[in-house]
Amino acid sequence: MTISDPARIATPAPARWTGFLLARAHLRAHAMFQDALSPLALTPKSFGSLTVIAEQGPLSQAALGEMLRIDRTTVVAVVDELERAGYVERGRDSADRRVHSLRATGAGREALRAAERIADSMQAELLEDLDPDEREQLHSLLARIAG
Amino acid sequence: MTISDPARIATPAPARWTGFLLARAHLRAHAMFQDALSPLALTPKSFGSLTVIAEQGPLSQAALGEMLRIDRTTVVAVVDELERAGYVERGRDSADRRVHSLRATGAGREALRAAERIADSMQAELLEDLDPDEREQLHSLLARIAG
DNA sequence: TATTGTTATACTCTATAACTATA
DNA sequence: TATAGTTATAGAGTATAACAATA
Repeated sequence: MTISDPARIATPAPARWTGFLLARAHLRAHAMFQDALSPLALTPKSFGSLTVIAEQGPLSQAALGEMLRIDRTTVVAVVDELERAGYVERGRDSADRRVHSLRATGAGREALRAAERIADSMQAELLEDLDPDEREQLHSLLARIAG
Repeated sequence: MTISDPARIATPAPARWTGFLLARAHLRAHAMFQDALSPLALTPKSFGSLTVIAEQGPLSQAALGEMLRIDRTTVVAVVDELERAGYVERGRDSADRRVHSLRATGAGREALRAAERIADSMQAELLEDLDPDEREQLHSLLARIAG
């Protein structure tokens, strides 16, 4: 076997480290979701933001950022994007006029439903080798180390 | 409860989606490893590269890139970094003179041992809430969805 | 013609600093 | 003084295209 033999390429990466397994699984999931959601003008990040705004809105940009661990300057860009697509509106909070109170529009809720259907089928593909118990175990374990 | 009430901030992100859980867990693990390895002039990526080179070297840059799913132009930068630190050497493959055959130096193997000790304690912190069976389950499940 | 490695370049993502308007 | 949001800017990280050397 020479150095450049293709047989060596299949050898798995350092599987002892949780971090590498997480990086690989995340890389794959992210690429799948990004491709699948692009027709709706959504990225994984803006999809997550739209989900939170639709389910928990109205809420401030600061609250959104803390929930999704997104820096407030990045939140501005994400909300700009969602607003440009017509999925989210920036309102004013009557109690605190500094705050932009975010809420999903009708089109935003429609896009979200479509995105969820796509995401469900992506997730089915991602988890195709796992039975329902294993899927639940994976979610539970990930939630416990997510911090 | 007002829009900007801090109590809302603790609410978890869309936990139904594997991708979000993976993103969170990966974000945390990456930050922990990056901080912990920086005194050794290693990043998570160069640590992974050094691991592969030490365990499977000598090997070509192309093989390293395919194993770690790193683009070949990025491999150049990572190997530059490891070579500058004195951890890796670029040799020539006598059978194919296009190939750079990578191997770890003595200093590289020493740094790798030190990095592994640090990574082990980071991993213990990352997985502190999981018992040994659960840690093994998590690794097994992640490996099966990593693609 | 195809592949290995390299460089130059551009693009995405994210964070830092400085600002405004409000509190 | 502190916070919400904004802008400008800079820094990672990564990918694309074009090239030289070799197969």
